[in-house]
Amino acid sequence: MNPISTIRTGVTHRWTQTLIPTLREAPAEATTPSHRLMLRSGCIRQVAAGVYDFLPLGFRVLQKVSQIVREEMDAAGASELLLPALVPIELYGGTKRDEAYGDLLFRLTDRHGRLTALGPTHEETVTELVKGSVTSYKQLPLTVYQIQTKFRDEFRPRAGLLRGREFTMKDAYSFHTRIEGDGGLNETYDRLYQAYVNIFTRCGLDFTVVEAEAGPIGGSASHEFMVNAETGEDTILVCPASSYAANVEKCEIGERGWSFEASSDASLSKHHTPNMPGIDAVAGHLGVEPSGMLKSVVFQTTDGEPGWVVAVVRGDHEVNEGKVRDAAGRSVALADEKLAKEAGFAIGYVSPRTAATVPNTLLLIDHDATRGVQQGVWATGSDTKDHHDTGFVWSRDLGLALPDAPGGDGPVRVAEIRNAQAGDPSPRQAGAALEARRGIEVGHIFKLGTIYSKAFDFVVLDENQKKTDVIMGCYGIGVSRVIAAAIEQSHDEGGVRWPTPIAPYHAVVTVMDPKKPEHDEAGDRVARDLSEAGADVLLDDRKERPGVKFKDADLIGVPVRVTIGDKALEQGGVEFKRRTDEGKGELVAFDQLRERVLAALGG
RNA sequence: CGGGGUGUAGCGCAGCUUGGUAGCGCGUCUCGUUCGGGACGAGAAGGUCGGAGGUUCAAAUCCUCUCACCCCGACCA
Repeated sequence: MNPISTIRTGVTHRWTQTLIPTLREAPAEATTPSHRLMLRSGCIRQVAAGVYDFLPLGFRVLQKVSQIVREEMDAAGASELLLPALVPIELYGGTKRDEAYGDLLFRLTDRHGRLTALGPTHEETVTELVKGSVTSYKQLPLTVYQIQTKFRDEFRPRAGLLRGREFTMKDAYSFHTRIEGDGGLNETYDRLYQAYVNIFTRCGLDFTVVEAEAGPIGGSASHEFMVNAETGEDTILVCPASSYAANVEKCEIGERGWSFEASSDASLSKHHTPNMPGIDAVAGHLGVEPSGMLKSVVFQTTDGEPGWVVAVVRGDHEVNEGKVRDAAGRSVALADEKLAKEAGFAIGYVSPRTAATVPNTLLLIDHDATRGVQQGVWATGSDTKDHHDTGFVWSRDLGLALPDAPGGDGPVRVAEIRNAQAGDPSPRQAGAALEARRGIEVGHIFKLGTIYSKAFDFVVLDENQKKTDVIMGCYGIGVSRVIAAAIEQSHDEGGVRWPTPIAPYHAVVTVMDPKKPEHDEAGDRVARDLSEAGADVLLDDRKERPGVKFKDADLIGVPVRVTIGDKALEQGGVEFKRRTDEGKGELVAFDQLRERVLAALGG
C-alpha cells in the first residue's frame, strides 16, 4: 500500500471470486450483436424493458469509460459534481419542459402527494444551482459536469444498452456572459468539442462528427458524435469529397437546377382516388412514379399572426419542418387538421393551387418540385376529397405568379424545404454526391443560449454593474451507450474484442490445471507481476477444462491472454496471445512476459 | 399508439391442432474416467406451463380477460 495515496497495486482478481456468468447461447430476445454479447459475456442482465443490471465485468467497462470521460472533461477545465436524480416537478415550472417531455418523463408521487420526476437530464437543476451561487461576471465562465444515471420512459427501448430507459450519461453545462471572445460560449464549446474527439478516440471508436439541428443562436451551433455502425438508429449524410457531414434533419443540399418550364401542355384531368393511404398507393393507382407527384404539406404559423404555409416537395421527398420555418421566416407547425379543413384545405388532397384560394397562404416550392424529373408535368391532389389530378403544369394551373429566382419574399417562393437524402448534390463540393451512413449517437454538444437562464431569471452583474443574461451550453455523452457502440464496432464470432482502454481487464491469466501446484503457483506469480506493472489482471483459476476457459476468454474479449500450462512451463515460459491473434499464440519466457504484455497493451 | 410475435427448469426449445396431469439439448450437483479450444459414463436435483377467471370428470393444451417481453412502423394526409 502506498502510504500517501490510496492507490493499491498488485491486486489480482480471481474468476472464482467474482460473478461472470457466461452463456453458451444468447437469450432469444437479444438480436443486436452488442446486446447478445453483453448478455453472453456476463456484462449485463435484463431486469425489465430497457433496464439492466451491470455485473462486475460490465461495471468495470462502465468505470473505464467514465474515467476517460472524467480525465478529458477535467483537462478541458470542467469540474465534476453530482446532482440528484429526483427533480421536483416545480423546477420545470419556468421551462414547461415537463409538458414538452410528455410521457418520456418518469413521474412519481411521494408520501405527501408531491409530484417528482426522475431526471432525464438536468438543465433545470443545474441552472437553479448555479443561479444561487453565481452573481458576478467574475465567477464566469464556469463548466460543471456529472456522470449519473438518467431516466427516460422511452417509447420503445431497444437493443440492450443502445436505447434504455435507465442509462448512464455524462452531462455538462457551461455558463458565460458572452458568446465570442475570452471566456465566451464559443471558446468553451470548441474546447469541449476537442475533448469529445479525445474521449471517443481514446475509447477506440471509429466516429463521425456531424452538424445537427442549429440552436437558437444560429450557425453550426450543434454537433452530434456518431459512431459509425450499421446497427445505428440514425442516418447521417456525408460528403465524400469534403469533410462535411450532417444528420438528415440538418443536412444542406447543394445547387440544383430548377425551372417551371413544362415539356408539354398535358391536359389536367381529375381521378377518383378514394381510401388510398399514402403517396405510393395514389401513384400506383394513377400509373405514375411517386417522384412524379407533388406532395403538398400544410403548416400553420405559430407566431401569433394567423397564416398558412403550403410546402410542396416531390412525392418521394420529405418535408423538413425546420427548413420550412427558415424559408418562411416565421415559426410554423404542422397544421391542425380540423382548422385546416375549415380554412379550405382538403387535407389529404391538397394541391399548390390552395395558395391562390386560401387567404394568407404562403407557398414554398422545393427546387426539385419545379420542373423535376417529370419535365414539369405533375400529378397532385385535387383540392377535393378523394380526388387527384394528373397533368398539372405550374405555369398554367397555379393561378399565381411564379417566382423567377429562389428565395425572395413574395407569396410564392422557391426554397430548400426538404430533407437531404443519399445521392443529393453535396453542399460543399460541386459534383460530389451525398452518401448515407448509419450511426449511433454517443455525444451531442449544443449552444443553448439564454433559454434556461431566462426561464430561471438568472442574470449576473457585468463590469458596468448592469444585469446581463447568462449564456449557456450543454454537452452530453451516453456513457453506457458508448459501451454498446464499442462492441458493435469490435467483435467477432468468438465474442467481444474490447479496445484496450475500456476493456474490463487488460489480461486474463488462464491456469490450465489449478490443481497442479506448479500451475497454481506460476499463475499467481504471473498475475501479481503483471498487475504490479499496472495491468488489470483476471486470473482464471476455475477448475474447468481448457476448452471452456479459452472460449470464455475469447467471449469476454480481454485483449491479452496468458496461458499457464505444461507445454510452456517445460520450456521455461508461458503462452502469450492477443485476442486479435489467430491460432496458437507464442512462447514467452517469464522474464520477458511483463514487457511483452505492456507492449501489446500500449500498441 | 398501430401491426406482428413470444411467454413451458438458469439458457435454447418441443409438447398445444386432436384435453388424460410435462419432455429434449445445454447448464447445475454427486461419483468415476478424462484434461491445450465448450469431454465421456452412471446417477441426482430443478417447473405455480406468465397471471386471473371460465368450460370440463380432467386444461400447458379449449374460451375470456389480463400482464410481461421482443421485433417492425409511426407528423409526410
